[in-house]
Amino acid sequence: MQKPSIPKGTRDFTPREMANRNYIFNTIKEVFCLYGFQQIETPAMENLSTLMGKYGEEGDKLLFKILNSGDYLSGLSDEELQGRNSAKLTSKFSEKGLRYDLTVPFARFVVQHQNEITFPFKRYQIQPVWRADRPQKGRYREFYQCDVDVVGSDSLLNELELIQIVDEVYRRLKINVCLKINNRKILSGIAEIIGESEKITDITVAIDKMDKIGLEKVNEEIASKGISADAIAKLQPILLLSGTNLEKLQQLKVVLAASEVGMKGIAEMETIFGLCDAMKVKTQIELDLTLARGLNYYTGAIFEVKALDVEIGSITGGGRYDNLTGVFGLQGVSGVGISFGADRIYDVLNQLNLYPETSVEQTKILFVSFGEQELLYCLPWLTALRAKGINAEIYPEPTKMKKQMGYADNKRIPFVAIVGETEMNEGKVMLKNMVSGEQVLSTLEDLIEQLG
RNA sequence: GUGGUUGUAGCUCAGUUGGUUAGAGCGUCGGUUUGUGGUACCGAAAGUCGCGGGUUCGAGCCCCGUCUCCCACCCCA
Repeated sequence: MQKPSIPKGTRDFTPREMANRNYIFNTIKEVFCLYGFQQIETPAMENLSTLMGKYGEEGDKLLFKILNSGDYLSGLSDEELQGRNSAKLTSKFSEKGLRYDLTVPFARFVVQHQNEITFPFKRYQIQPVWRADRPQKGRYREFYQCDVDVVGSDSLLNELELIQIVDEVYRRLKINVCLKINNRKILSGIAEIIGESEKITDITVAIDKMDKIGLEKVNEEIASKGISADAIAKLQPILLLSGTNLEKLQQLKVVLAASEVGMKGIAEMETIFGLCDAMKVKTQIELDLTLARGLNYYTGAIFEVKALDVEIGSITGGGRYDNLTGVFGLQGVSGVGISFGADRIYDVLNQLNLYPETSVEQTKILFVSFGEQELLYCLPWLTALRAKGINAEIYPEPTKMKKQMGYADNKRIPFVAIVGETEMNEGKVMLKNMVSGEQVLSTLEDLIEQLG
């Protein structure tokens, strides 16, 4: 028989790995809750009409599409099949797809539930998303995103709080990070000043590659998109900005003086930097004009977080979108949000081995016994310990000690309660510390005190 | 979507110019030990050598195809 396997780009997680992953999810959740965000969930699959066209041309190709139930070819004529036009045929036999991110389904959710929602609406969502990408380092076809968004508020305090959340989450996870920040309005201003407003997407995609391919290649790429030499010349001082964040903004003010939208972006950034400063945000924050982010729905601040000690893509990203719900028919709702890439954070933590010694989920005590009588004797003890919130289990068969102790050892259970005739006669158990090897004849109260 | 790379036991890997019955370590299970795990010693189970075809008296090894893993590009978390 063929060995069973799982699809490309997906992973299984063992109990030990899940304990580590839950540590990440729990940490992120706790911080989200501290800031008043509430959890929602949406279905794994959405109608393709909801998903298509929201992620650009590339994004549409990366959507996993779900075949219609039943005879999905029944509605198709032979001519249509002969035409072999995949794009056209797909819409005929697939009307659902797996979600590509959490933001677009969230926008759909907001529009659909607009009359039940009190604005500003602060929600968080931790669920897997799927992309038909080719897997490689730090890239999976199924991965978890942890999204926090606020919709229905234009205030830049929301941007501040998201930055504080990033600050707090990575402080708790002990990952050193750099928060890169930019503003779509500044990018628009730049396009306006050099007279290529309609080419803004091409320009941002190109300058996003500054780090990777360097100034010269970026200029080549911009030129190849049909942008004039004159405009490229005007772009140069902007690509070469230097100094502190505020110094960069001062230089930009000179260049962008004639652009209303550009100046607005600069003002926003000044406010955000000022707030971060006042609130003593510790994470290193860097204004990075090469940060563009491919998603075209952003309209204001853009964020991206990179781990400093591990070579991996960005581990968190997000930004302000003024009209995400507009495509679903609800105008004038502004939102801002970020997404923590749980699977990349997991990879970072694995590489740096930053997990806490003990997991809250782990069993604290295992009861082992020598016979059927002893098994029954243990049951009330287990109930009592569990009532106190202590994770306790019993080895369900009175087999050899070696086997039972080995079980405790393998599960890294720190305490074992050994029960035989002697202990039963005294109404106690032999409590063994698996690390030190010490053992003490103990009462129930002793156990609760030791483990509680 | 483009290019490169990998595939032998549950895991990590050996395997001679093509030659009998494909090996090791770790892990698993059992025993040494019927009141004690993590150490030690002994033993066992476990492989269609990714899959399909070809060359050959003979293929884990050579050839073709295919799938897969990983990596880079594109794009992204």
